[in-house]
Amino acid sequence: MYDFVRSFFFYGSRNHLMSQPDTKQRILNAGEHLFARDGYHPTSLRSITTEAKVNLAAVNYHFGSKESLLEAVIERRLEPLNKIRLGQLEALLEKTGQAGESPTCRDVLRTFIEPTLRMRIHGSDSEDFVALIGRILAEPRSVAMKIFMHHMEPLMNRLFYALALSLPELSRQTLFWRVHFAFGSLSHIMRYHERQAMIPEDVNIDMPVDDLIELFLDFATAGMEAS
Amino acid sequence: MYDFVRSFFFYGSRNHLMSQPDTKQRILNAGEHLFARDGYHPTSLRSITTEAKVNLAAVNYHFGSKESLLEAVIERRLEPLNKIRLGQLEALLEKTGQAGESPTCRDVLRTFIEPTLRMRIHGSDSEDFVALIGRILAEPRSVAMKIFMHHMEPLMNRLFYALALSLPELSRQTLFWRVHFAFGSLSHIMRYHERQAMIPEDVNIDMPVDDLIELFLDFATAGMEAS
DNA sequence: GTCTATACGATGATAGAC
DNA sequence: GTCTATCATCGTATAGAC
Repeated sequence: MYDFVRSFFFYGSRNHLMSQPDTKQRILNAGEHLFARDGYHPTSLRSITTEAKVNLAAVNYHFGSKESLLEAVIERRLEPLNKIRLGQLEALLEKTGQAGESPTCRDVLRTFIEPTLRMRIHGSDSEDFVALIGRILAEPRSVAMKIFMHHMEPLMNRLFYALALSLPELSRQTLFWRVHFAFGSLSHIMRYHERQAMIPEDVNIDMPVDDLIELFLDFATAGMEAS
Repeated sequence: MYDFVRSFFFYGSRNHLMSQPDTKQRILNAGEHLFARDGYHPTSLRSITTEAKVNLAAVNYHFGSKESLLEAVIERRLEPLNKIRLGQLEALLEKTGQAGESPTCRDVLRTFIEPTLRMRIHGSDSEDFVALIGRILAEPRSVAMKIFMHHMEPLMNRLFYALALSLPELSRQTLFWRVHFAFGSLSHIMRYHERQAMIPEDVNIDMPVDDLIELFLDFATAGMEAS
């Protein structure tokens, strides 16, 4: 009887088109969550498949390997995010270019930072992703880093170009290092969005994301523009 | 013959005092090197004991566990470093206090940053340690982080106090966040001291440490003092 | 094509005999 | 101190059910 009901709903005429439609997404979600929380290496495929409520072999079937799963987790959100960041940057360059002006450093940084930190809003789908990228940025020579940089290169080149426009008096060398410093800060706050050691009790770590963005832009812009 | 010579030098009258005098140090050095290069989790005890040319069980014998080895690796260099940093900070506070002045933000930051980055000099003993700490700072909720923060707390409190003195117009909240940003930058450059992706070829990554310190202080001070 | 159960070989950290 | 045994857990591979 139960088998009949099950068959009716899940093995009906549309079965060949829809079987277990969300298995891949469930694995991606669990992987994103656990990689972000515990790091790539300490996370086992078994913990991922348990959380996703799928069979252990499903990861290998759908993604090929643990490493390829990580790649898929990164790509799923990084591609759309970079589209947004690049779109805002090009729009800024277009607008200021038509007016015969250079963009301000703050506006250039904003096109990168604002879409990134907005993903971090508590309870959103992409909350974990931000922490994961923060971790990846802190692992030199890792596979994750290679995957990430591969997707970032076009945007980074364009960002560097725009920053050079906004800060024409800086040498290429100095500009590079300051971008490096600013990215260090950003990756740091991408990771630390919950209370932990080093954060005094009277400091509001759950600051509204809009306030945090301005606070960070104050710091980063001043650092970039230092004489 | 060789055995006799060996016995004479290594198994002589002082043997009961000096047996295998450098086993612990060799393990500490190998652990520091591999933890810094590959990260804590991907590094196996076998790879450490192989590099140190000691038996696999020696780690457990001398340190108790892999985790306790990490703790020993951290403590060996962090304690002397913090002594230096705290000493310089107290000297600065003493000097400015006697003159009835507040220390400058740049001078306060310098007491922290300069001894840290000087450890990073290529070829020095403590080169790996800096990269290791950079990695640890990027792992929220890790054991390593707990160990590290335990040793940092007194110095951090004092540093925060000195920074508040140097920037009296900032709210506690803003000051905290800016310190957070600056530490993010610092941990980032602690990790990245070799050429890798994201670094253009015409940028000199092997900048003399004195220049890097000033470059970083320019950025961090401007960011901290932003209006 | 999708999913499950199970097995494999490698490697992890540790404990106990010597 | 060393050597070896042990046992858990890892990522991956495969055979077969649906």
